[in-house]
Amino acid sequence: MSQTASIKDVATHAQVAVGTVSNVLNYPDRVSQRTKERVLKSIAELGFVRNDAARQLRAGQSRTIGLIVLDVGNPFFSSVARAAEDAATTLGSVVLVGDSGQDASREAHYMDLFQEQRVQGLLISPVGDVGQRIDTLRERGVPTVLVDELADTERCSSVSVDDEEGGYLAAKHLLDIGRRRLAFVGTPSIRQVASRLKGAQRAVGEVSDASIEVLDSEGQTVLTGRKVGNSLVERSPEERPEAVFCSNDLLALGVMQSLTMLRTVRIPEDIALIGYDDIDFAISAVVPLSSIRQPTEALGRTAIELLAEEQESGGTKHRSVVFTPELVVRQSTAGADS
Amino acid sequence: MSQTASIKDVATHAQVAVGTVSNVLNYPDRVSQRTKERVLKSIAELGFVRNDAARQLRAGQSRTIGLIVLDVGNPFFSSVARAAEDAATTLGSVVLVGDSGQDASREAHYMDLFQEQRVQGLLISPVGDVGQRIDTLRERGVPTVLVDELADTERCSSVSVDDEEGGYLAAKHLLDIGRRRLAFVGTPSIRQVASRLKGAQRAVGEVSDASIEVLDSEGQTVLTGRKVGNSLVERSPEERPEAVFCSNDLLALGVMQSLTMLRTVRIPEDIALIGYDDIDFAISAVVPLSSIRQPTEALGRTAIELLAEEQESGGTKHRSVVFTPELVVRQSTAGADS
DNA sequence: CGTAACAAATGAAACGATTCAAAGACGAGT
DNA sequence: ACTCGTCTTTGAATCGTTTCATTTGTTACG
Repeated sequence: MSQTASIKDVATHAQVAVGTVSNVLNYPDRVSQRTKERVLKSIAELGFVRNDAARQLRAGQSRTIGLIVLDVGNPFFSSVARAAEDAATTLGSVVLVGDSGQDASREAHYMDLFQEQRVQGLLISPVGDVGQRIDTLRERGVPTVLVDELADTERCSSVSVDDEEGGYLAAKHLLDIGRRRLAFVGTPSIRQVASRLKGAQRAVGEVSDASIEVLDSEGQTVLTGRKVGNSLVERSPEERPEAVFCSNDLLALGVMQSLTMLRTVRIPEDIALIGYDDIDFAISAVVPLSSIRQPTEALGRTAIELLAEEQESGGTKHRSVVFTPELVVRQSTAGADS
Repeated sequence: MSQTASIKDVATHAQVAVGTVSNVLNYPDRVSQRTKERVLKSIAELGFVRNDAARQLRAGQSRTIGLIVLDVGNPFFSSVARAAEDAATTLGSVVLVGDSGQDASREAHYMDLFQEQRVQGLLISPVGDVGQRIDTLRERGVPTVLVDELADTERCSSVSVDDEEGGYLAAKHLLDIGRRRLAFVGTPSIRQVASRLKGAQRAVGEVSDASIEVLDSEGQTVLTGRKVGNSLVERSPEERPEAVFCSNDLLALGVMQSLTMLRTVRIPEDIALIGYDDIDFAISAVVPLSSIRQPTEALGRTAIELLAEEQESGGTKHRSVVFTPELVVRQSTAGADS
């Protein structure tokens, strides 16, 4: 019995027709008690396990939902993913997670893969311009929900957080504690980051003598943050910004590592620092990190809900849910005047 | 064209036989240049995408590898997962990640699921006693590699890190900096944790006046760590341990949050603190956290390699690779005498 | 002109489940 | 005894690929 038994083997062993075995599995009420017992016994004896590929093939659809995120190592995304998985489980579906690593070709790779798998639907936090591909997917009956990015409602549903508002909140806060020369650290080529920057710039625009400098981090990890931090340390004190707003907490923690490593720059006295996402680790940073909190569980859960709505409507009705982020003040931006 | 085109549709459109289309896809050399072009053109025009379910069904096996981890939110596991994914990609396979959340029933759920998917193999960081099930899987031709847990080599392969040694290193270090009353925080019901504790106890046993107290954290997250930390803060100073060894960095960071929140306990002066895993965030903690580093990339990569070996040998040859952990000293255990 | 050798294309069978129209079993009612 | 209705069971058809034994087409050579 080194090979897996098929439904046919079970049927033979239990001396019934294959249809009956299938019924035991899918519509137990249709089968008489006696036969059911006999079939179940055979299933146990042969160690029969359904072949999902055959099931899917016949059904024409899988019970699988694809999720493509920018970086699973980022607690923001792993939290969203987890919430999505939980929500999917209650619907009897499974979530496959793909990590694009902010690389458009890896993103495309996973989209191809998920298409081959005939996923029920796709949740994606896009890197490149995926509008075209999403249209194609919709035509083929694969609904898509954008995650962490506002969608054109004509096209598909989305769950997102108001990034511009978040950026505004962060910069406003830095200005409120008296800082004027701000720096923004991030990769503005990513749309969320660009929006956060835009919001920050709006806040800066409201204060006459304030300015904001953009430092492209070329990445969104602790490591790339550290590089930016090093470049800040190398500057002469007059040239350093008074406050730094990082487009996510990983970057902020990296910057913080650099700044605190060399003892010359103090946080928040010399440079106030704020991140984005409010990951669990923000609070336990060297200097507890101020941040912009995003409702990750709600994002993941809602994404699945919207996908279900899409499926029910046959991909015709789209809805966009936008959450509002929240400022969390900690020591890294404790008022210089306080 | 709202429905997905099948290989048959392509064949009709290109005016060839289905077998030819299949050959274009799988054995391009067998097909003449002219037909190939015609078929490829049809594929593009119809937007044909292979149906993986049908492929698998025919092949009898998927190109999928299952990975079950204890907690994807834990950077240790997400790092291992990432390394495994990368290694699998070079072999043309995909990794499905399941999160057992240290729950045996969720673990069983994912094992069932992966079996239905007919995965090529299974990588698992087990919660419960899975020996039995692994035997069954092997009989059915699904090789298994234990991850982060030493396996009985008669049974299956494994990649792990010497947890007892790691525990010994951690406790030895605490003793070396002069601490005598130690506490261990973790959930000893998990085998890795139990081994780390055992190693720590061995180190303590080598010093006559040293002792170690075990605090069951009932979980391995930042949150549960914070609870334990609170209970420590409530103790009178004489009753508090002089050093705390947490079975992972998440717990340690949680403990650190509690201890530093209330300003009454200083790290490392009053309580020295060491974690385990050396996640990226350890270095950027309030007090940079000492830890035991595990080679996560090597774990993930080797797991895939061993799986490949198992497949080649038909599941007969097993091998266990054990890595050695490394002590990383940071400020949270900076010598009190220094 | 015949045929051997090789290349290219064909299409039926198989994978393992689900579905569904049809057949079978059984009892109740007349 | 016959019919009707209900409950169970049957087994062929189907999903979309891949495989492989055959057939068809082409070229080279005697």
